[in-house]
Amino acid sequence: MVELSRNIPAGFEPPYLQNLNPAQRQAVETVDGPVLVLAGAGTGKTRVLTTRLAHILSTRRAWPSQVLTVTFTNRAAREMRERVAHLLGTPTEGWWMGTFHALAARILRRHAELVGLRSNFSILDTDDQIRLIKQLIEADGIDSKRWPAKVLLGVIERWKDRGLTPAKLKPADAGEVAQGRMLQLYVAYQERLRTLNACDFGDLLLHNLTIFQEHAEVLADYQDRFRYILVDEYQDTNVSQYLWLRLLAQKHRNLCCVGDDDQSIYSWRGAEIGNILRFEQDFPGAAVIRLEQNYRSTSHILAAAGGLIAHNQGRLGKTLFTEEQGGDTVVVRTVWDGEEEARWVGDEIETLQRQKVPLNEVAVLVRAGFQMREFEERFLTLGLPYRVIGGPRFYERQEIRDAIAYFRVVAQPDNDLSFERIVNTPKRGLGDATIQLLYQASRALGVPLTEATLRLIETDELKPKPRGALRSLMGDFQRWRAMLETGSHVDMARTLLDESGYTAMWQADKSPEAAGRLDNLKELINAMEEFETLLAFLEHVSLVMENESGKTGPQVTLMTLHAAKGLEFAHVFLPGWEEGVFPNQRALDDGGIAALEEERRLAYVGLTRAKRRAYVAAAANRRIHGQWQNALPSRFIGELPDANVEVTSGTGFGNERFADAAPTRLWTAPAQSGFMRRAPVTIEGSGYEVRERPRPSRSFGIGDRVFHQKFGYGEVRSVDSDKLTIAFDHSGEKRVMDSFVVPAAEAG
DNA sequence: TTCCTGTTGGTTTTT
DNA sequence: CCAACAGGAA
Repeated sequence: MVELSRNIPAGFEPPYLQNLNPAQRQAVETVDGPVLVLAGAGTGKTRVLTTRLAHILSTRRAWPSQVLTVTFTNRAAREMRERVAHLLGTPTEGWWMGTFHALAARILRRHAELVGLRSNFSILDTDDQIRLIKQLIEADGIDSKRWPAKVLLGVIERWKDRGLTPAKLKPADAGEVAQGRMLQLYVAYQERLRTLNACDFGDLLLHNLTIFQEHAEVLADYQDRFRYILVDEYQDTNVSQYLWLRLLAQKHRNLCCVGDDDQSIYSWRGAEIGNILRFEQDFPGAAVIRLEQNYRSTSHILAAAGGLIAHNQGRLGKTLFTEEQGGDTVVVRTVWDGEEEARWVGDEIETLQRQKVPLNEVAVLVRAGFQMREFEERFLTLGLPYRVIGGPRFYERQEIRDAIAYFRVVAQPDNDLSFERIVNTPKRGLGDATIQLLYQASRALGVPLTEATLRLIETDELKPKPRGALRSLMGDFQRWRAMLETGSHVDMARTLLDESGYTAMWQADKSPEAAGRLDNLKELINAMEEFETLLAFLEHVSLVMENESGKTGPQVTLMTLHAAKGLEFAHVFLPGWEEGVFPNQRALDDGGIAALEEERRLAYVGLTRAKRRAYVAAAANRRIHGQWQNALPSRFIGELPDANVEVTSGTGFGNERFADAAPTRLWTAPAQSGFMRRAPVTIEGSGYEVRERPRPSRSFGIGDRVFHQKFGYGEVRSVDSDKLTIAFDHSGEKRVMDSFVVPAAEAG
């Protein structure tokens, strides 16, 4: 432990510096000026960050209040706090250490009025955002079929990720999106947020930028304050986060960013890998330090991952090494179909279990959620305990959001979105017509919905039934508010859920999840106890509340590759390494070579999660969207160096190394490969060309007798370009692709 | 207003 | 195949 007050005499080596390797040590001790630490997977980056912070503080270069430490996830922030507290033996409360969003929110609360908000503004969740956009789409007469709210919200979010306020955009920037009215929509959205005294996640950063740009004195204050800035996972920053850091670091220029360009996998969420690639240009004179000694994986795993990632062009370049030689080669297994894949994984895990490997050291990492079902089913039949990471987060669950919405209306009566959410939940016989009326009144009077409702129930505008329901609801809210004055917010919350009929609603629900929902509500109430006030709790919920499953017995972890970043397991299974699945065809279609490289980074992340063994699998056949498709092994399999893999084969697959096939071989799909349906993509310079599968030249007409592998004989009922509706003799009517059937005469 | 049925489309989601 | 949603009937 290090004492903050200790003066370190020259030549004295503080204990926290011992046990660092030379690169780590350099990263810790290069405190002044811009520093980029390129930290490969498993090279001790968190250790470097925490030690560096400890070093800055214990050498008295800055007070804790003068250091800004930024992470992406709450998990990382918490881990950092814990480790620093442990290292220094000091509590870290009040330090500027947290996620980009939490820190930006903290700053924004202090200066909210500068962007037209009050300091108690609320932070919208995705669901609120969608509902808000839907209202605007409807008001604007935009075709909501062609332009779904989710898509348009995505456009706004990407703009915000890039630091673009409406003022910085021209109508043409959105092209044809939303019938050319995208920018208008953005303006309306921001206006609406302001009247709601609310902002979304993107705004937390964006409003910070606006404040810094328009109020030099505010910016100067923070620039003075933050003598040292430490940033984790820099490869995942978006443009607005980059701008935020750059502004804050401008005065002291002591910005240290830690990251790994090879693990940048969130570009689709606005992360800008260019931030890390351009660091040296952005911050001239920057020191670049590479952490390349890996303490996690065996040499085979590292070499396999290294060989794979070497196929990427746009990278800064690192070569990981380990002192731990030997270990097992990466197992590549080709299997017949998804079921066999799950069976194989299950069997291997049982073997590990017999070898006394604890199950929480085992993970199955998939590219996409739909791949999980097969494994769950298999684990269930085997009785293998497992957990799925990445379902809806705790505060995203319907019942939690409903409850929170109730609390919000109590605490912030002008929160229209929350009010709208619960006004008819549980059902109170208030439909669209009534809600519309409330909105009309609210707009006409220029007051929030609750206020408008209060006034409307005194008139005859409403039919008696809705009027009575609303009157009683408003009375309830007044009573709950009064409770908050006199009693604890926890008691109020309990009473509210009870009296509103919300608990009763789920008790009456006979669906299997209802019981879990009631448990979640109890958990929510428990969580409230740790907060002094309802408002403090609400802030916690919107920014940091996490999915605590509670029970942590030894279980296999099942999750997406994205969710696995930053984690490690002794044994890692990587199923579904097939062209189309991984790399994902859709990503390739709309992202080209850049997307392919990101998919490859994802594969790299997957492999480097493994400490002892990595198992890759590819299935020749897979049922996707109910259709059987056959697939080729992922090109990533071919990119693993021969020396570090061992290919085995299950039933129905030859033992050949698909990897060795020429590119054309990889790309010449058997007649029925379904992965090639989308528009052709040419990946420049790679020699790869994805061709549309040649259509069978025959066409079918209504009344034709046909044969289908799976459904047997049938008669064509209708034709819709390449899709046929066929009345099968034994399977009923189905829609199938024309390429999956042959004329009945040719069958057999 | 609610409930049911047919249609549609289905990658990843740190905050 | 199956979940989400829109649009029509009770």
